[in-house]
Order: sequence, then C-alpha cells, then structure tokens
Amino acid sequence: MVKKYWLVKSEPTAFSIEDLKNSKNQTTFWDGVRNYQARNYLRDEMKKGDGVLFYYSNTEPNVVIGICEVVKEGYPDHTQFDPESKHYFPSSDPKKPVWFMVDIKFVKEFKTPVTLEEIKENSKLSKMKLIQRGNRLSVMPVEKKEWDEIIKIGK
DNA sequence: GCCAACGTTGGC
DNA sequence: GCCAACGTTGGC
Repeated sequence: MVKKYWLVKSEPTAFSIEDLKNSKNQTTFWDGVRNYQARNYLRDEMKKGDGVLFYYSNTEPNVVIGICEVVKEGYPDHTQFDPESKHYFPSSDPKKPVWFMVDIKFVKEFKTPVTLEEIKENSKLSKMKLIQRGNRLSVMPVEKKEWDEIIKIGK
C-alpha cells in the first residue's frame, strides 16, 4: 500500500491546530464536508497512515500550519442525521449515508508555516490543486513531491 | 467587505 | 435535462 498525501482546509476560528492538539488523543473526526468530490476522497481514497497537510483559509496570512495523519478510514458523518447540527442533511438515509468523514491525528505543527504566497512563488508547488483557479475543495490530494517540498520549508 | 467562481436547487 | 437564481467559499 502506497502512502498518499492530502490537504484539508479549515478556518482557524472554526477549528484550529491548537484545537486538534487539545482533542482527546490529539485526534478528531473531520466532519461537515458537504461536497461530493471531497466526499469521495474521504470515503474511498484516504487510508490509515496517509499524510495530511492542515491548511488555514480565510486568515492573514493563509498558511499550511502543520501536518496530521489519517487514523481512521471513511465512515458515515453522524452530523448529517442530527437536526440540531448545522451540517444536518435531511435527505440522507442512515442505511445509505451520503456523507463520510475520517479521523485525523495531530503529528506536528510547523516551525515556519508555509504561506499561500510561498506556495504560489515556488515552481515546485505550482501544480498544487490548492492554487488552481477557482478551486474550492476542502479535501484534496497532494503529490508526494509537493508534500516533500512543503515539509522541507515548514520543518 | 467585495466579488469571482462554482455547486446546488427548483421551475419548467 | 436545461438553466436561472441562489448560497457558499475563500482570496484579496
């Protein structure tokens, strides 16, 4: 099994890497993804042990703040069945859930977070989905060489 | 706060 | 099945 690499987005005001560190076992379920393409990655492709870049959007500056790892593979996102949740999705049938999530565990916080600007300026990172026009995916695959470069810069 | 990009919804 | 309207994302 070849290890794969991913990037997930979060607004730090919603869920920060500090929140992840403070979670039980430094692990959390990545709930609330309501996009089919991202869902397919969560459900079908993210495997235990895969590396995940933790990205902050809508901040100043936007950065890859650290890394974590997949510790539990795709399973139904319970918030879709919860009328109290803002992620409630009434048309989803518990016998055939629409939305999935994975569990991720904190690995490290970068000494030098990698800014969006640096990613844009780095020719090795110019193909990253993150900076492709109009991209709004909150979960996306990352190439190994891109992962390696980010890790090198972030430390 | 603005607005371009894009996904989803719903009328037809 | 088309597509206009609408809501959300996310960089700036």
